[in-house]
Amino acid sequence: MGRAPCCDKATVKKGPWSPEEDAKLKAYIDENGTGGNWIALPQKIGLKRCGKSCRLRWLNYLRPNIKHGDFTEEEEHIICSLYISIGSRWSIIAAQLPGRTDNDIKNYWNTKLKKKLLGKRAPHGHSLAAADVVEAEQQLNPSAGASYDMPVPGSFEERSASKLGFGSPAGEAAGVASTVEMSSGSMVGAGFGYGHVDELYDFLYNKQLATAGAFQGGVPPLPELQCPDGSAVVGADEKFSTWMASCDHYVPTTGGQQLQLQGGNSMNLQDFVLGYDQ
DNA sequence: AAGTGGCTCAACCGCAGGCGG
DNA sequence: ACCGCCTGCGGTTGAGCCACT
Repeated sequence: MGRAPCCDKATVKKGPWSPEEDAKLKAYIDENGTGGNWIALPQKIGLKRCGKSCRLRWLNYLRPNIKHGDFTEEEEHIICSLYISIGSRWSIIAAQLPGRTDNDIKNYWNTKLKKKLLGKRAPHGHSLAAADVVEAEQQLNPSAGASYDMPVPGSFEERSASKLGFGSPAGEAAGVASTVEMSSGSMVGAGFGYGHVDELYDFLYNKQLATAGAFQGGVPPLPELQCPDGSAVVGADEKFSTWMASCDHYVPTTGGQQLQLQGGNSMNLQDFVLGYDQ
């Protein structure tokens, strides 16, 4: 026998929320809180919605202090840094970006940042990316075509999970600990058996780091932000801020050390990784 | 102006883990 | 120890929008 459904699908409304539904939900929670029971909440308010749907609507849209719209460069930097370190732990990443929801970050990553990181958009003013993509493709998979503009199979996050030991419950706890010791530099390497495009990314990333001697050491290791049980360590916010500041030493946000690219062009590492033209 | 394809993002789905009985 | 309920999370979907032809 399968799992019992969380709600009666025949009577539950699905799809976009109406302003009236939003108002009902918001008014009730503002006054009474969630009561710790999302499943019972829709009946109390008289909404024909699944409890999970109410929770999602509240967390992603109605909750106070939610930020919508464009992400700042700083936010992009944080997302990229954390994704490289811990993979698709959107809730953890969202915890570092006040006002942003995991869903927002996930969407932003999937629709924009991933494309930037995977080199869909060549950095401005040099031909390195295209040439390297062909070279990487040939080196990693000689029988494959050289097209780089392809769907991402498997997942970068599976690769991260594999590297971090997240494949099993026991490995999960160990993985959280090992996460914090992993620098961007240590991300590159072989022998983990992850997907083709992920290897391609690593190859390109490694090549860029090698091109820029100043960045040879990568960014500093991310400090421990999580306990093995997944809760935040004491002072996690402060540790993270300190780490971000130390990253700026290696990855200047403005000016500072520049990557020397083929053809004499230069740009800083963050801009290269994020694909900024300027 | 109409058709088409790509992109965005809100919402859904299913799974895993926590917790209380 | 086991079971069932609930919550939280990450992956996926699809409607609507927009740019291009």
